[in-house]
Amino acid sequence: MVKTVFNVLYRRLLQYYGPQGWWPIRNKSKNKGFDSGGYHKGDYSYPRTFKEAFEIILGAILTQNTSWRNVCRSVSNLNKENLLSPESVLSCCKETLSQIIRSSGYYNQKAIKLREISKFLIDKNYLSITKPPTREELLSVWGIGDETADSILLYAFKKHFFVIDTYTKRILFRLGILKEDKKYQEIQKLFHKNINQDLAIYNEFHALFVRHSKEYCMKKPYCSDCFLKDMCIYGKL
DNA sequence: CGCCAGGTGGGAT
DNA sequence: ATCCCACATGGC
Repeated sequence: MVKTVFNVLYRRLLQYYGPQGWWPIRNKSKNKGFDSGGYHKGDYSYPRTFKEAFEIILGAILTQNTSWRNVCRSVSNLNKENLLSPESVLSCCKETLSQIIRSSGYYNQKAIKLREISKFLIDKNYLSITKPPTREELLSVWGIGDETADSILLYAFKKHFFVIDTYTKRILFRLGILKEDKKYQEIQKLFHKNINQDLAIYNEFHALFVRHSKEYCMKKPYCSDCFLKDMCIYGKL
């Protein structure tokens, strides 16, 4: 039963790694770089102001196919330049914006994406954490795909959308739960049907997949030391 | 040096 | 629908 496997998997990941404290956000008090924990502790780092939600939205776009480390600099730069609001992003010239987010890669495309989401939020008047856009509306914005939309809905607006990324697919495939060619919506449905409708679990489970993909289940995995090898079929073929 | 990183959109088939 | 590619920096 998939439900049982998910339950066991979640518990074991959480026990091994502990809470990941997503979404990571600038640590104001320390004023240096990023800190995955320590921000809104016990509240899974959910934003309390629209500015914080917008920071998450920007980060979700900037981290597309890009390491989080590279995104941190960009978001810090955006903060330094007072660009953590849709209005200020739009008022910034495109070339300047590109350079500010340079470290995230794809900076020309991403500068456009940041402007597009900013324009969307202003046009539709989605400028409060209690007034989220729909998934369909987000997907209609140029530069927002399935994963980014769900990241925004879950981590910025506390809506129940499970985030599927390449890591999630890879781990589930290696565990023998999924076939390789499953599509985003199908995988998401699998989670929605088989785990509790609990924000903390949606939040944490995805973050734990990312963590596990970095520690053990990378492209070239360290199966021999992996604490999940007893329930995994990968490498035993 | 090569490979990878919390994807997406566009164009050809 | 599905495959293929451009997009680009920084760490290891």
